[in-house]
Amino acid sequence: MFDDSWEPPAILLAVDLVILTLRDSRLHVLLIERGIEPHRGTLALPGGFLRDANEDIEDAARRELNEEAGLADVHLEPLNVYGEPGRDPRGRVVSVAYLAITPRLPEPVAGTDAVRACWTSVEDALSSDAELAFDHRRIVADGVERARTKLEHTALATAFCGETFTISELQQVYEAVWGIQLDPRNFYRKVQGARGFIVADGPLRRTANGRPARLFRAGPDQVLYPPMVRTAHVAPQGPNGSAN
Amino acid sequence: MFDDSWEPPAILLAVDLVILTLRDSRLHVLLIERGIEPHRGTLALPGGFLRDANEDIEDAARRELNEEAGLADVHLEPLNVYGEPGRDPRGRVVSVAYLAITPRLPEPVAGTDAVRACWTSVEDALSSDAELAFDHRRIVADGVERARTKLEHTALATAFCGETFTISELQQVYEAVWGIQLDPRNFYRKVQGARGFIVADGPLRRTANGRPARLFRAGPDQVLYPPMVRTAHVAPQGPNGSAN
DNA sequence: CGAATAGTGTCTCTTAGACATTATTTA
DNA sequence: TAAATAATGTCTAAGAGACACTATTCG
Repeated sequence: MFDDSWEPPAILLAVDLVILTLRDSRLHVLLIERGIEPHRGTLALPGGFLRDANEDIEDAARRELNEEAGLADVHLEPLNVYGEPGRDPRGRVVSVAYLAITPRLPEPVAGTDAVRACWTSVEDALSSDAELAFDHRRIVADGVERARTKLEHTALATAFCGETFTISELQQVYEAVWGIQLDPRNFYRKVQGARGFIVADGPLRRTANGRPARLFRAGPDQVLYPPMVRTAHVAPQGPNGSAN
Repeated sequence: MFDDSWEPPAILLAVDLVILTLRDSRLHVLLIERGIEPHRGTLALPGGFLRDANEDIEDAARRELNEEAGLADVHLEPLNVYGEPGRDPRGRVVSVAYLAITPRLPEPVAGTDAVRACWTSVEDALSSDAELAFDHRRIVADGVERARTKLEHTALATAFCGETFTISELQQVYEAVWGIQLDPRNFYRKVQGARGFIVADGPLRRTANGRPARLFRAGPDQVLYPPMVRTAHVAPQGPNGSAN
């Protein structure tokens, strides 16, 4: 059964990054225009090969995050492995995808390596019109789905916000990622009831009009109890059905 | 920034399998005694390298499952990637771990490749006494944790059972994996309330005494609604506290 | 019949969701 | 003051957990 001369095949290992953020109350993913073959000129996820055989995989992900998107210190977690034979014409490439979550950034970041980096709404990126390199559409879809479910059971939502945030800002995160409307009053109760999720930090007046909102920061706990269950709450109806 | 002569490093790709089953109402994992270096003689997960550069990763997992454990047609799902430099002395080995769930098997399976294959209770495998090769203890722990949470939201529990099963058998799955006792009457209600989870199949009388139980088989849906939430139900107290 | 297990019904308390109300700011 | 947003309170219906009860088998 064994051939003594047999040796395991060599593989190329890549990392790909699904970097999500919120822009204009909608979920966006960072895409770059590829500067080299294959798929030169088409949109793709930031990523690349391991630099050397001793580089840690997550370190490589952070390095690419920095090189191609100029980002550091973001929430990063393993998403999945994509290794189907034939997914990359350069040979047998196995890619480890990571999910990265960042707060809203001031301007579209300019990568150093990639030709062009741009935030694309997840809706657009997943629409059948958009062309994405390799199997990156699938990876984006998996990343979004992961974010959706993690929002229910973990404090991931705070990773979309800055250091401090108001409760309605946090609500916007949930609404954008889940794609549904939530009742602000019930959201308030729920979010406060989840122990260790958020802690108060001092008031602020930000908006032009209206009562100023309290500021919070991420609490100590990552797993939420009770969880933020995503049931079929419908948008609260205004008295005038015509608006919006 | 780029060196034109640079080439991405080659790595070795392996698969490892966390195969879980139920024996004597306890969760067990399949371990093999390694027949070759490194870690010759110590316990490890079944697994191995990709056979060639064109083999699909999940196919490789199924092949190893068959070669080392004599199993086919089991529930299989990707668990995680383990690629820390130095985890394998043979070089840079990145391992894709899969989680496999099987019904109770008649006898301890004998592998063709491995020296010896044996079912080990998860409790024993994770105890600090047991020595596991590489980072396999961590992988086992991750697999068990995955099974625990998937039991809540998916129909995974039926994969531990045979083609048909009684509701109390299904309850034993939940009790073993979660490590808690459940109230049979509430379990009944819940499991029946989860749409598409199980469907009736015809009666049976199996046990020596007691009313015969209805038989069920796995239903059409994989995601459970409502989910089987795992809260802190305590074991039902008999009227006589001394028993058991 | 009694023992043992299967299955159903009922009660209570918690909580999710709907929605009214009060509070605090700017213009 | 009006407009706007923040925060709290109340009601109701659904669901979780506790547990009594009925049903069906074997000996």
